[in-house]
Amino acid sequence: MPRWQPDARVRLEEAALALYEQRGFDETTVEEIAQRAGLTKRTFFRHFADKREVLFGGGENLDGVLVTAVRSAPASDRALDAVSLGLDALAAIFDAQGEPAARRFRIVRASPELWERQLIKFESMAGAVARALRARGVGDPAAILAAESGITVLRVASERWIRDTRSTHLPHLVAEALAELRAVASRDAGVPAHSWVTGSRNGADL
Amino acid sequence: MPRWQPDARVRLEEAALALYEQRGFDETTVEEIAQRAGLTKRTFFRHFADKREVLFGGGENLDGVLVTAVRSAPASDRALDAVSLGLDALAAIFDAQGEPAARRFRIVRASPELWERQLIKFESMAGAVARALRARGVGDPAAILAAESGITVLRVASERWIRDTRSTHLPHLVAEALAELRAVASRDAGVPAHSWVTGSRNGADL
DNA sequence: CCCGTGATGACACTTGGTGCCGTCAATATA
DNA sequence: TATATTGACGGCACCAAGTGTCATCACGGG
Repeated sequence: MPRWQPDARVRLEEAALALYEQRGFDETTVEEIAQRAGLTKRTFFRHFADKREVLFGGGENLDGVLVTAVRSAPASDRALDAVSLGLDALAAIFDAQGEPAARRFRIVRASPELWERQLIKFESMAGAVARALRARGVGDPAAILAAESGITVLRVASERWIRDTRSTHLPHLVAEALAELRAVASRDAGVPAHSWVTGSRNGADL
Repeated sequence: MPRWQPDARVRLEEAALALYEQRGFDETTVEEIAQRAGLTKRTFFRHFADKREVLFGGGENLDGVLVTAVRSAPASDRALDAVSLGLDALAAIFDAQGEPAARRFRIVRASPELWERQLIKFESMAGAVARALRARGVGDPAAILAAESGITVLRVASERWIRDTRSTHLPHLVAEALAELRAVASRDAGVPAHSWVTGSRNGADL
């Protein structure tokens, strides 16, 4: 007969998710989470570095998904095109998870502390993408800007997605946001195609 | 004869800055900061909401600077042009402060916890800019994307700036980064001006 | 049958942060 | 001049997030 029930980690995750959703992150004690999972505070901190991390255990290798997608992009793709492939891959994963992913995202958005953690995660993703771009020969300011912009696109799209996961789909929202970004950043968007030559280019991309 | 020395807040800020720089944020105790300032822990928390906030008291109204600059942009300016004016205003302020501003920024970058706080601040700036853009009639995905991209530009430029505040100037770095962003985001950059019509425009900006 | 190993509990301890009350100079008011 | 009020601080108790350390005990291998 086992001394303890198995899946302690999963039980802790479920307990935390439920409590954070019910009473909010701040109003929930680690003691309560552990108790609900039939464990102790000390055991909680053996499985998760801190109170927030219990919500971020799932997306361990999101950076990896992005990086492989960027790496496998055709060489003819320019920086933002390669990033776009990474975003598609990630968006497909979240979209497949459906409501659970959106639910977690909503909880995170509801608490400033959790949102801080999420911003750090985005930051790490952008860093990974930037490194992947540099490996493709993209210059340094361009690589960071393309990576950060891509993550911004993902964030904006996600924000819309969690408002309605049924009738909208994340990959589509991502594509839309990316098009919007291109329109915003190009000087001649909205007018009949000026065919400007920017002149001040310093050719650091691709 | 005054019961306490004046400028308690300033003394706390200076003590914190020095200690964070010397021994790092995590290895510094609020108790130590207070002691160095000739005060108590309790008094520290009367002046600052938490241990991090002591470094962010200076930049109270940066959002305001951005917003007024965006608001005063000529009506003919498109979204990112208006944002660019805001970035110029902010960059000028930081550049005028010189080394002290860069020093604070370096301390913040050295500690994950402080960096989290900084990301939240960036987030709030982007939100303020987005609202200002909407007030100019910019549509919603475009407003957020232009605002976030602008803040990204500021971040990238700042990152370079703090590596050498003497020979480089922040406004110039900001302008450079913004040009780079436009190049990265436009499809036809790098090639002789294709004069593409994007077709999938949904005209939500300006 | 014994022996490590690994997951857990138990407990003390540090630190960030808050509530509450007392203290006392400065200022206002009678 | 006498008294009330205010405001900034100290002191203390307290809670919650983490951490270090040791004991416990089922399990698997020899």
